[in-house]
Amino acid sequence: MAQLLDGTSPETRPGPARILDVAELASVSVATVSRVLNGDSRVNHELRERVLASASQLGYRPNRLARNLRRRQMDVIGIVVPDIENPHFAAMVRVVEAIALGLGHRVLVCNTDEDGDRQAACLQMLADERVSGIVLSPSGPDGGIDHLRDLAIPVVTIERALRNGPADAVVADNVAAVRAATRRLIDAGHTNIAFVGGYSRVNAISMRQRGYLTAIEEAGLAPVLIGGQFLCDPAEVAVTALLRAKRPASALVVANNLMALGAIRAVRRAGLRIPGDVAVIAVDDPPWAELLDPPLTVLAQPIHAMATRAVEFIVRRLGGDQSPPVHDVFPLKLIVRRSCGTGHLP
Amino acid sequence: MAQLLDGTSPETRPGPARILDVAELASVSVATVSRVLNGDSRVNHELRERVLASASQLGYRPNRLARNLRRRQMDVIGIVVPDIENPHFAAMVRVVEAIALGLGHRVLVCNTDEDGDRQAACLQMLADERVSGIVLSPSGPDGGIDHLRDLAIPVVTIERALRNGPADAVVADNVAAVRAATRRLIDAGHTNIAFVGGYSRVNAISMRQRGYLTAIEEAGLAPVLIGGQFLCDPAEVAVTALLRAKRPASALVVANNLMALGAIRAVRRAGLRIPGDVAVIAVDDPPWAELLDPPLTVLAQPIHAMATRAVEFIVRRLGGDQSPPVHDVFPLKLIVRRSCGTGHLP
DNA sequence: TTGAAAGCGCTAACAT
DNA sequence: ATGTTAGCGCTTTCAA
Repeated sequence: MAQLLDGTSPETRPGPARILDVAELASVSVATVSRVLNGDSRVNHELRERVLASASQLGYRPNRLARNLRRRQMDVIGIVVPDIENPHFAAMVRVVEAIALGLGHRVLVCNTDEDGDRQAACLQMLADERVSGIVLSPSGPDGGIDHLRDLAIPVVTIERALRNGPADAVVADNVAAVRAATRRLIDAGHTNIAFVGGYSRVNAISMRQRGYLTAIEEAGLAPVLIGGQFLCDPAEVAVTALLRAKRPASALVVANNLMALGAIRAVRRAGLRIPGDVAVIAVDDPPWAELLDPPLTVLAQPIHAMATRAVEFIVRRLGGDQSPPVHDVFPLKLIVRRSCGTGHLP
Repeated sequence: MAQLLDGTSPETRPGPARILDVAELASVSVATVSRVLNGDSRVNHELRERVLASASQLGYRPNRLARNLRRRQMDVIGIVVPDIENPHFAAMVRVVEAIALGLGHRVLVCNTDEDGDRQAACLQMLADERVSGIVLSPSGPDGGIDHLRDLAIPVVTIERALRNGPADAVVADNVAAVRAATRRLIDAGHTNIAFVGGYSRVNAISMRQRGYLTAIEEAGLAPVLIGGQFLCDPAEVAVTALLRAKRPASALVVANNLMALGAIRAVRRAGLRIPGDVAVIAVDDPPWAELLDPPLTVLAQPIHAMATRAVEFIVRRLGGDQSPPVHDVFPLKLIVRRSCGTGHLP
């Protein structure tokens, strides 16, 4: 009798049609409408047709806000990255968005600026929103992960495993790759090789630093670590200072593409040439790497494959998989161009 | 008496604390808790303290899903861009995210791939989610805008004004800027200048094309329009074909940074030199433009200022402003580097 | 197979 | 100034 108690007819009622309006027009209950709309199979064919017709006649669109409350979940995947202007993370967001869309999910993006507090705030916010899952590219400490597990929100980290919050992780083999790249410079005769990175101990950059240090130590050389805050301009400043030192480096291992830009600019402005005066190898293979002069030798990350795998993990957990967290490791690929000055080596 | 009727004590109840739990612990009504949490001033100081203490003791976090339903709105700003991997749009998203965060809003990102149908789907989806506002960088026809106005969701377009759905717009002065840039090449003696762009008639690219055509026609030259689909690889293919033509162009006006990458690669692979064989001017000033060899002459868009203004429009409309839509025009800035071969001109 | 009805947790209109 | 209560629109038992 709800229909009759509702004094307003569908035509006069303002605003978007509700499920009740569809039910009335089709002369069925709201439960039946809901079943049809959610693909519940056990509903009479004729009723289904009536419901569908009414819904389309009214231009009915389910109110997701109500749906979310009832189901205690938004169909949204959160993605937390240090900086979406970094082409590396932009590619990640792109892949996650494309796949999420296919799963009927939206994507909420958060930038952390490599700030642990902001990361924690983002995670808290995404928890408050009851997102379905989170893809996290960690920067800073592992704040807030426990809270997410309490809410049964699956988290997958990309680029770095979490310490105290076991979660699936998709990581690149940074240590081995950077070690090999550094080794290559050493084999080419360089004895003063600097590493351009942040000073972070919490993300992929630190793994790259470890790879660099390993190679340097193995060769009995002295390490030179300089900052860069993961960004272009700070890296330029740091490299400029380095090049003015008494014994400037003859080779640079740069920990990401943004800092590579800054480092190269610094070398140019110092009037030095690449690779003649300074050899350069950088991590990340942005589209412009091969167009620089000289083309940049890089360690390319299979970012699309990694992001895809990350979403697969989320989907698996959403499907109820309770098995222990997995760490998937992807290899980096060395692409030798001219900036490292060792193109003639194997 | 609701407290007493609720048979479970706060300690035993599983899951996150609700507003009712806080109310019980503080011995006040849920309305008072809600008032405190929403900054309603007319609440007794002592009660406020009690509520705050209880909330913090329980680790209470408001359930946004319920809040959203009740308020019929998510505190979310949707941003619809053709391709977030394009540094231009990445910067836009970044700015919008930062400002939105300050306003207590989250950001939902959608890629359209320059596809009108996908854009319409994104808009519909954002409407379904009842986002607070939408920043749209249009590609394809203006599908779905009416619908958004029915729901009183403010929309601001960036880079292009909408035809049939009056909305605030933040646009760049593409026609004038590209016309001036083309004119520069003409004045330098070029008579065979090609425009590398898509064939779209619906977005900023078409305005740039118009600017090019205007300058070419004014000079009595023959226009050469080639495709590129706004992307790197297609542009490379198109430019490669162009350079193999009987009378290859001696100058290129490229409509965005992605296509510039492809165009430059094509010129290189054809064994030609910039600017000697082919002069190049491109729209957009990505960070790598000045590091190319030769550094790229560009038309830089004040993207940060534009994105900021876009959010300001949203905020203004959210504040109830009903005044007629505004179109704000931002000038593009010509940055002369060496790729255009006319550095000696004023 | 279908319908009635009970909430999901919050806000806000109304009552005190 | 504070409390009571009626929904927001939907999904999902439970009963028929």
